[in-house]
Amino acid sequence: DYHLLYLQPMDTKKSPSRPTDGPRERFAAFLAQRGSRLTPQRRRVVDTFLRSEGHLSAEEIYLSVKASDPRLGPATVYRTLKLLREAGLAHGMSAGDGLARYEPPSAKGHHDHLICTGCGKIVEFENDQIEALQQRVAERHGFVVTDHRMELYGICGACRGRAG
Amino acid sequence: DYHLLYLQPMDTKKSPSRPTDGPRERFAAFLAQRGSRLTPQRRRVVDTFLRSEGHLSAEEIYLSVKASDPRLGPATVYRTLKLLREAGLAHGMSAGDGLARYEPPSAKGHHDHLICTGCGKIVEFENDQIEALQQRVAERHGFVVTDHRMELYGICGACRGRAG
DNA sequence: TTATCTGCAAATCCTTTGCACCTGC
DNA sequence: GCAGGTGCAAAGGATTTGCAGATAA
Repeated sequence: DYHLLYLQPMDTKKSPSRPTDGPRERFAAFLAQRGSRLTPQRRRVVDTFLRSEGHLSAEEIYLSVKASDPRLGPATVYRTLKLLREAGLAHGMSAGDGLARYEPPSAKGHHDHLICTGCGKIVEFENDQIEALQQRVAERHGFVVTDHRMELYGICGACRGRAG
Repeated sequence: DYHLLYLQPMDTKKSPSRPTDGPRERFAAFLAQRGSRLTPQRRRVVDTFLRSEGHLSAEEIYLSVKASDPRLGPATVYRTLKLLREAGLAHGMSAGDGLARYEPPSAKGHHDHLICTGCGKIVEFENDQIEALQQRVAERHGFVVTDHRMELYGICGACRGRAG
């Protein structure tokens, strides 16, 4: 999801968003480049989002942000989330409820999810073998994969102990 | 997703939904068993759904059904889709738009999706190695997987030729 | 300065629900 | 017959949009 980033020339002068920059800098650069502004509201949404554990729905982000600034409305949150998606900084996921949920780019890199349908617990995992196989499958069908999503639904050990 | 089916005893007498039955019979049995009715409207929704190529959204199913019976409203379609899900006959998937989409149980068995973000084309694939790895990952985290969803987003060969 | 953003409220979209009238079993 | 279903219309919940006033660059 950050391919574009790594494709850009690595000159040291005037490189507004080198791979070593953090997500906040990347977002600032993204906004600047398209002539958009970094407002206090956007800063607040982005900070809340980046500080989160991930898996937050738009509404949860809104509620969290609203706590520190009651005047900030849902429209601004949704608009900022859209920008974050366009900037490649917010990654969509689904937890089985109907809500769109977002994850910040994690230091751990890409990962997928195990979701317990009993208690809602979400466990992150990564598996290079699966990723490699996905690439191979896509190639076989002539696709270049830019993104993917994988969610495994099941019952966690605790829930099985409790009920089954 | 048909686990329950295969777990039921295989006695020949009074087996209302043997694995050899088709989805229509399975749905009829499901309804009977819970004291629900098989109405003409439900039959129409189920037939439309089963005849589809899959990947239809609730609204698309509604529009399709409405064409043959203009009095049939969205409420009935949504209610029937819910029943189909409960019966294990409709499988949810996402194509990246915000819409819930459903697939009928395919003769080909379980599969996942490659989705072209250029033209919207959806290619189905199955890969036993990936499935096996998913099971292993889940076990490692103490989960028993009941379902999963995997979607690979990318650009298909045709779209690359056309634009990039 | 001025194009862009914000907050508000209204609008939209998809989905669910309440209810009076039907109908499969 | 009657529990359960249908259609309609209204309600719901999440997200988007129009617009007048505010503001980052």
